[in-house]
Amino acid sequence: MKQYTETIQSILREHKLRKTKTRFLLLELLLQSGEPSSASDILCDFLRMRKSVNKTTVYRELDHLIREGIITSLHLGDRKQYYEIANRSHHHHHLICLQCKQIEDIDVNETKLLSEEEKARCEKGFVILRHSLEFFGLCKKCQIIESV
Amino acid sequence: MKQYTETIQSILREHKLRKTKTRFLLLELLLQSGEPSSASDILCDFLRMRKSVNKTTVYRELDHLIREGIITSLHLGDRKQYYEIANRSHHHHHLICLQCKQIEDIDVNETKLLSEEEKARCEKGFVILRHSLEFFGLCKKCQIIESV
DNA sequence: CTCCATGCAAACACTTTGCATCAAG
DNA sequence: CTTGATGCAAAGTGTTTGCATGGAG
Repeated sequence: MKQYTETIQSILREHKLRKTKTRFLLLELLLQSGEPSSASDILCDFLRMRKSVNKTTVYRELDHLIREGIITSLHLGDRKQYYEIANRSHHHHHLICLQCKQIEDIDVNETKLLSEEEKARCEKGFVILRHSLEFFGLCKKCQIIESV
Repeated sequence: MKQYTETIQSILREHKLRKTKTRFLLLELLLQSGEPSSASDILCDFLRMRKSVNKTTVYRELDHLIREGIITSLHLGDRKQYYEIANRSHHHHHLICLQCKQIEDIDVNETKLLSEEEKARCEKGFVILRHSLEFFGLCKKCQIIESV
């Protein structure tokens, strides 16, 4: 986990942000986590790490990091918001297992989507700023369980 | 609004559902509405129509209609669930204006998405059951307001 | 008469706000 | 010292549950 210290410090420097406990832990967690985390995931992780961080502070900090463009939020079909490190160079989508809730990233060739966005602009006058594309299904493990 | 009576009755017949006030009003509303409605949209509409329908009943009925496959629910990036009449023959997606929250339907050529789903199956072992694709941006009207 | 549908109050899950206090730079 | 960060309690929003009653077929 400690391998992210450098990265975090450069992010903080770049964005002229104070180095606070919550901010540091939050970035560490999101950098380290392979999949998008919800606020409750994050809170649980902190609890597990015996780090006392207040719920309100976490929400406020997540908000802050979004406004800075350091992280992005997404919705995965349940009631929660999920957060992940924004990676401007690499926009990806997700596979969500409806059974075990596991999330995997997937790269999608976006040319088709871009042409759809162009179509929306021409036909409907909409300018598209972003899109969300998520796939729901069953992961390998849960397919086996289902078929038993 | 009354032009949907026939349609609703055939739906109820087909699914062997009792004809109740809430069910009828709900279907009427969703058939008539051009865009997906949230529970609060629906509740407001009923209020405006001076129809007293209980919140709990609406949620329960929406749930019921989903289980029957008559409507589907979707998420549009806020905390709410949205509902629309299920149209098995015609799967479509949405354009959402980030400013005025207006929602428009858009037809997307799905071949590209199907091949992505196939890729997910091969590479990740995921079987995709459904996907969600929504576009967020600014409608014609809000672009003008923004640029002022 | 039998289920399913309904209304109401309360609970629940997730998120936000107000306010007083604290700590980074 | 100044501004932004924090903790706590409470409120807000969307949804669900339990339970007693009502109404369609």
